[in-house]
Amino acid sequence: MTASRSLPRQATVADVARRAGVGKSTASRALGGYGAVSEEVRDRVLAAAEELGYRPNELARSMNTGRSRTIGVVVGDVENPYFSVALRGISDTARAAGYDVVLANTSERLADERDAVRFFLDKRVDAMIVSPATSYDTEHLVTVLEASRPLVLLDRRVDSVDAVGVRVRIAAAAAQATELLIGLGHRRIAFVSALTTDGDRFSGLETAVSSVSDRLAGLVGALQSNGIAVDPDLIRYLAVDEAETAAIIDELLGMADPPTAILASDATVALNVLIALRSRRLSVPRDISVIAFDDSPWARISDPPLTGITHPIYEVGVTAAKAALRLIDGTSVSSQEFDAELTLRESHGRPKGVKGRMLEAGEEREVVR
Amino acid sequence: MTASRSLPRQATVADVARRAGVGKSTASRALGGYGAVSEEVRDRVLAAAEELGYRPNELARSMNTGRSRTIGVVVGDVENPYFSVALRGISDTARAAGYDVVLANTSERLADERDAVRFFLDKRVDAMIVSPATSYDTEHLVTVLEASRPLVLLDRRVDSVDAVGVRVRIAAAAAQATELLIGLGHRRIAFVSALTTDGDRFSGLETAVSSVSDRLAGLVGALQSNGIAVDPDLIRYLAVDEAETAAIIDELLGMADPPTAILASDATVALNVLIALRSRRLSVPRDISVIAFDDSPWARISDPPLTGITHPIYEVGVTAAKAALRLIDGTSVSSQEFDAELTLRESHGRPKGVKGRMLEAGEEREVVR
DNA sequence: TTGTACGCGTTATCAA
DNA sequence: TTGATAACGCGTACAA
Repeated sequence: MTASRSLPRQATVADVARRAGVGKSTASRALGGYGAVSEEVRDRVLAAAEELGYRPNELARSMNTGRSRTIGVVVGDVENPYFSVALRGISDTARAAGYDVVLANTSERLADERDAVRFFLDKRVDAMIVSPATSYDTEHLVTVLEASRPLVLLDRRVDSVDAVGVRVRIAAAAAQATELLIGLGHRRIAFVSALTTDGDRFSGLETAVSSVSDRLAGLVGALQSNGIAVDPDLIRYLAVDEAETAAIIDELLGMADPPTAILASDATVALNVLIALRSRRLSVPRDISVIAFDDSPWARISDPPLTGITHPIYEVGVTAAKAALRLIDGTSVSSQEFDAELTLRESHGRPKGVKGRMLEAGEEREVVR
Repeated sequence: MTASRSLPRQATVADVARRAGVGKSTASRALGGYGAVSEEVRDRVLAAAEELGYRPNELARSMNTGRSRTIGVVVGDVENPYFSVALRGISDTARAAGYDVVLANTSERLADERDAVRFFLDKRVDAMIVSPATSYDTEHLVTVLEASRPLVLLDRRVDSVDAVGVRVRIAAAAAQATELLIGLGHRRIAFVSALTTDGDRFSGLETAVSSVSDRLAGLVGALQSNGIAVDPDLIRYLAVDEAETAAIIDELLGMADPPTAILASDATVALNVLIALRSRRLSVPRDISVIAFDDSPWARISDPPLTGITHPIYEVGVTAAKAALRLIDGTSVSSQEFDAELTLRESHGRPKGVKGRMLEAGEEREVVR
């Protein structure tokens, strides 16, 4: 029994053919179920395959079909529920079509993204779905297109690359959320994001990530159309973790004219914002309002329940995967956008010092529409 | 410019060799950096490769090395934070070692798990990390071992399969949580799980998933050592979503002798339990206590902050990936277990009607230790 | 309907 | 150090 090291070598088509007493290609056809094979021979081949425990070598198969039945997915971080839900949508859809999903986490680092894309290309994935860390540096994405491999952009736009995108129309909802706050009397509204790509520079309102830019555009648009000045100091990035977020909150609260409301770019940021506020003994929404530009299952049982924007992320994932699959099949596909909608809960209220009783949820809804 | 359809065909080693004026194998060595190649020839080859934009075809490479530099991961659901965090750990570790991660979601369905395992085997992944949906039906896992491919069991034990496992010692923490409740005066403690594998039958305290069995073992052990009877009706499965969980909660609350505390098997179940209790206007922990056998970022800002068991899941993922990588290298590896620890927050208290003031967190901790 | 022979792009063998 | 040649396991013209 020293055979453990001498692997019993997987049976190949040749083995099956020999055993069934037919030619290699005949066996291949019978197994693949594609050519023309007589009933009797087919049975014989299948039986032989069964006996030998034959399993096709997908690697070899891929090599001369040129198709690996694999879709590469490149995202910032699966740990982020936003991505993990989208990934689930992608994975479900891909698998239903017989495709595997290869995953790469970039931590939103361009270098990692480039490596991942290159590696996936080398591995001959049939298509790639990527949520680019930046819309500025996109040579590696062009590479994908040049290799004539389908590319689907997930959740984020990239201007210079002509690829299909699946996104959420977040700007309108962001504006709606801002209008809600303005209607309640807020004038100093902060925006906190985990964005790291731009470093700490504030370049107009254009950031490297379109989904963040869109949120900002909604916010700024609503402010401007209400004649409220946009204060760059209220727009904060780099809220990557609890400590950084807490520091940002401290800075905001320490301002001469501090914000009365905070818009969190995503659910994770919102969570860290709530933690920071709580540890500073601030009550939401009495002392300060918080709205997330993202929704999360826990938003319903947080203290207070969190008002936020609900994205159909699973659907976005499904649609991205479908787009990739269609592109693989050579069908043309156009970009697609989903609507996001504001879900009212209890984390928003009138700014401190502004008179008026707390509005009921029903009334608030009227204010918004 | 009708050349868009005539793909410029990726340059191959042969192309590079020709351009550099050397033999194919020499070029291959220079590119792979393994054989013996003269300084001058190497430079020439590398330059040629650069000019042609040569990229290795990993598929072809894999085919005769037999190694695909890919690790297959099979879990129930990436959408579940527990898995997505573990996956992140796996992914980070794998990528650092130059490996890709292929993902399969089984929705805890055995059939899907079998398919995934088979498919991964066919694709010649170098190792597999799987969190099996059931410990009863494990032929497909044996297949992996028989194909002499490294297999690492994630978070769950499987008795009949001799594979390396990376797990959390959850039983002790579960017992600790139960003791905490008993110490507070609880006698009727319910257990709610999302487990579906066993259907709705209650087979002793052994379930198909070891991580659930372990939780139950901790619970039951603590009950018994305190002379408290174990009521099978208090042990519930199939809390797969909000509706099912709500139905279970209704059943529990409708009992003649309803539970005064609920142990939720994981964070998602806990969330649904909290939602159900809230919509029934029950206050936690005044009306009923809730403890999760799992922790979550939102547990700190939920209403009330949720007492639960904290697992080092990211570490579990990292360790599982390291184990897989070592097994690939032929190094022997033994199973590993991590400790889980009870994190006290505010969702537990004395049962209704039991006298005594609310204990401070510090005091509770003393009760537990 | 069946079988032969070749190609996919790479690494491995082995003689020169 | 080098290069021709043989695998790897499969699909697929093409001929029989």
